[in-house]
Amino acid sequence: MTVDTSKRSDKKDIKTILHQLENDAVIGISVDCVIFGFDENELKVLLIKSDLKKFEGKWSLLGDLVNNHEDLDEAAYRILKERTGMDDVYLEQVRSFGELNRHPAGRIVTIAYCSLINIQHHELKILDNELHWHRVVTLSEMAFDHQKILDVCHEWLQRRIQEHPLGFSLLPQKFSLRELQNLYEAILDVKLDRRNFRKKFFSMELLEDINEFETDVPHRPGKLYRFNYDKYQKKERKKWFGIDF
Amino acid sequence: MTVDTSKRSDKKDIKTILHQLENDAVIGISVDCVIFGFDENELKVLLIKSDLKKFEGKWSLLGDLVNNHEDLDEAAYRILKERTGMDDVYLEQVRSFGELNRHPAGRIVTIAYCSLINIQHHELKILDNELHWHRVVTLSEMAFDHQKILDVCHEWLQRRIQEHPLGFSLLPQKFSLRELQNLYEAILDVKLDRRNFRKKFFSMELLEDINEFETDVPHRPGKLYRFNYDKYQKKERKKWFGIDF
DNA sequence: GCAAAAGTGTTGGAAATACACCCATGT
DNA sequence: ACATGGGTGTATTTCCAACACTTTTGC
Repeated sequence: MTVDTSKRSDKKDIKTILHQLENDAVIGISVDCVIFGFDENELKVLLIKSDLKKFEGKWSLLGDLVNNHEDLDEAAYRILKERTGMDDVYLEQVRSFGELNRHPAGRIVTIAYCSLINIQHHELKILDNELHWHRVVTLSEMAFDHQKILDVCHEWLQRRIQEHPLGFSLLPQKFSLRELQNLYEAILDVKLDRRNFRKKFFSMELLEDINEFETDVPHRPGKLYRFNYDKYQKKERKKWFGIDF
Repeated sequence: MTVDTSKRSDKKDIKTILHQLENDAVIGISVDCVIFGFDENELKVLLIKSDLKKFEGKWSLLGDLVNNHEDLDEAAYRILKERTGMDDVYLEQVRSFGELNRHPAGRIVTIAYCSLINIQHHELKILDNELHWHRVVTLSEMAFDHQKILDVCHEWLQRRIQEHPLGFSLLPQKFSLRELQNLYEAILDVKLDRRNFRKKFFSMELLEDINEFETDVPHRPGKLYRFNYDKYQKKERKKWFGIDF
């Protein structure tokens, strides 16, 4: 059980590494998916009720062990596919969590992935599961360290939607500016000025006016837009943002 | 070897998980440290020559397997301690890399940590090791997927020093504004206006003028400053940065 | 015609940028 | 005295924030 950890792994021969893997370094790896959706002007997350006695009645993220023949990303996509039936969704690794006693079955390090999907398009696939879209803001007391993971992913999302066009994955392909603003306001928990918000997005010139309008609204219908991913891809990224802390 | 992956891990009982861990999910976890330093106005990274035949002559990051009784962060700190003798350095997890064939000894997922240290203060400890500070810009062809890991960490650093006061960890406690600017220019690969750079940092009011001056410089000595971490800690973080992508 | 949200411009202040000269020190 | 980098101020521009009224539709 004792291993000479003063040696660099790179200096060990492969046999030594294998031996260590079988003894001192038996750790499971799981992936936990934080699947965000947006509905009724609120940020939602897809959860399941935990069955483990220890966490009875608590909510849990969607996770599974990573098999040794699959990539980490693959594992995340597999889980998403199993839950929502979709495989063309936004998915990104956020970070890993490896506290010693985070899992009752033993030492399991988990890698958190964040996924953004449009709830409307995926509703059918998850109806007969024991899955629930849960409001993010009113959540607490989850199973494992999942509350912590969710918090980290939520902060990650808040940061991320300001610098990358992720938000659109949470909306239908065609959306109104009001919907887009509601999304930002909900995720960031801020109030924004409508005119400045519009100005901002129009000046980016990444929204395509498709000359369609909302229907079935009890007021003047808003214009619908589509996000132009191609144009966005072609923009060059700046590496200088300005020092500010 | 076949496992019913359609079941959620949360729905499996603990015995099933353990069984799976012993068979289908045997994956090693390692930590790789990207240890950055700053010297001669250049960003450096601490590397070792790989001994594995497969990677003969190539450079490798400092990594080791994570033992099952240690936290991920602990493992990273252990490696740092072993290499540099320091344990009060800046260290942060960046992300994990889990491609199937990234390691010749089998399936090993690695978690990359970024560390920033002041080369001068740590020089003695690493003299008699087979370690080398290597310029980041001229590096290529590393062992494993370490080039990729380094690239990701470098980008992470570029982003990070603009929004958090990490950079100071790369400098002596007392530094001149010129040194600070050189640091930013080297890491970001940009040219900055000296006056505006000063204005920026002075307006943050986080630099303490300690009324000392450079010595042994062949020109007018510059004032030395210290970064005031306490004051920084007390500042409240903003969550709204402005949409821009 | 009324309720409800869509759509639209201007202005003032703050911050970022661009830019050039004198100063202190070592040799 | 001279070479080297330290130190400083101002004018311009750009970006962000604040703010109110008219328009269109459904009921």
